[in-house]
Amino acid sequence: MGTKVDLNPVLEELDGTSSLEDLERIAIAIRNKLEIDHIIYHWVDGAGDQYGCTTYSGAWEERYRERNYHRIDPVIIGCFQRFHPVDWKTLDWSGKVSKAFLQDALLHGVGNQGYSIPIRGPNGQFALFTVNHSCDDETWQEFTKTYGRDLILIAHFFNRKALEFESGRQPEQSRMLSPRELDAMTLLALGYSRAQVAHSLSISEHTLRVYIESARFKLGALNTTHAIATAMSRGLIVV
Amino acid sequence: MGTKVDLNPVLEELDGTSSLEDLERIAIAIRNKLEIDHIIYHWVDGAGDQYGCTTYSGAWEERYRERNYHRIDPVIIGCFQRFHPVDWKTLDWSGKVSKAFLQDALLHGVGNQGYSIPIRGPNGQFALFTVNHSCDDETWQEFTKTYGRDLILIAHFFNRKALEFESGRQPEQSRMLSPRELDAMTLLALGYSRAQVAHSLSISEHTLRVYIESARFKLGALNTTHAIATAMSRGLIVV
DNA sequence: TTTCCACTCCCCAAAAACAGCGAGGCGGGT
DNA sequence: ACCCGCCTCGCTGTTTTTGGGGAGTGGAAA
Repeated sequence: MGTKVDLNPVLEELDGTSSLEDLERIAIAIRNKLEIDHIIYHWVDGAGDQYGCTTYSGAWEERYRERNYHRIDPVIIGCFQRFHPVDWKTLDWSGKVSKAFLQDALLHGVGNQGYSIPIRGPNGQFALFTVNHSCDDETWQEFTKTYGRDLILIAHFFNRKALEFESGRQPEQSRMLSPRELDAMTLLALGYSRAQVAHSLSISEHTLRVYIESARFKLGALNTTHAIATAMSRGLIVV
Repeated sequence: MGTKVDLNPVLEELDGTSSLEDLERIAIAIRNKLEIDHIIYHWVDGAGDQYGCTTYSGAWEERYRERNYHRIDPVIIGCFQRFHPVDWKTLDWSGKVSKAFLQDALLHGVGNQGYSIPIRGPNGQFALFTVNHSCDDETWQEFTKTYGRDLILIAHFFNRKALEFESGRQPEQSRMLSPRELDAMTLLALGYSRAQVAHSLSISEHTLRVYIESARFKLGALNTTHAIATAMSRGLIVV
């Protein structure tokens, strides 16, 4: 962690990577180059991790998944609402569960310092790229200041590759809702009742219902609320 | 556009910027440094542009807004579904409206070459950073290859600043839903009916209703769907 | 200690959503 | 020319959700 390491070769390599194993190998290479404890890229999802590549211990990974820590992890909660990279120190660690979680993490080999970069892709995809280390605050600040921009780029490339590799599982094309359907979804998400939406769009409520139904069908949603949630998480509508 | 220009000073300056005018000034500076025709950062929204800073002619900007081009612009449509930066050549310009739009753009001083970087922030925010020029394909490919990474970083910083400036409108405190309420919201967002949610949480449906009501109240939502949408856009629940 | 808040349960009538059946016009692409 | 998707409107009936009430526990904070 002394003088600044040139990470351009890593980016070159990342750019040409075409397999998941390569990605993990590169992650470890970066960790070693930067002389830090851990480096984590993981793709977050409501249900749990979809994909990730981490240098944490297997025990911690498993525990994290088992206990559904992604729902209370202050790093995820915090990053989800921000755009900038986030130093773990600036997060909200008050609260009983947060403290317990932190304790548990430290016990499982997670370093006390962390720097996480939120990354977002199409369809509401959300991922985190994190570097983690054990050291004092000053050293860490120096580190993040030095490598901040490189880390943004690395995060970007990691996510690019992850999306490439995982693109097979979502053949669902977005942008498949018609303009009227999008209007309907948007207004519903804003809290209007069907009658109000119909009035807003100057159409009959019956017509509106057709839109909602077809949108629900297209999105594979079970009910209106689900359709709204799906549309939002796919980034089709913005509220 | 000859030898590569060092853009680090620009990034430094961007980082310290604290006003909108600075941002526009920097945009022009970058354009001049790179010796290209145009540079555009704009924030896209369901309704229209919320904020932007461009070097296009005022006439084109106005025409774009007036005609609601953001709903048919192949650059926006295309970038919205991707993560990588996009060269305009790789977009789908077939289709009658697309061609007409392109014609119109060229007539208003837009260059034939473009390179757009999609950027996404919290709450479904979506922005585009674009560089535009008039030249042949080879020159352009050279340019994008040379400056690709710098452009990603610049795009990132532009968006960071834009979010900072525009953040005033959402000072709402989050994280005020109780665990049970979050559970309820999450399951509802996944499409379960109240009966199913109640069963999942092993509580009576009546109790569940209390949660939904109190969550709705806390979020200031008009109905359940609105509550889900609000909770999602605040990042309280992830689906 | 008292006061708050989260959690649990209950009733009821009205509104909304769901699920199914129709119809016709308009525009674009094969 | 045709088909397909989008937009618009109509009807009926069942199921679910909603928005008001009220009431009691336990734990945590003030």
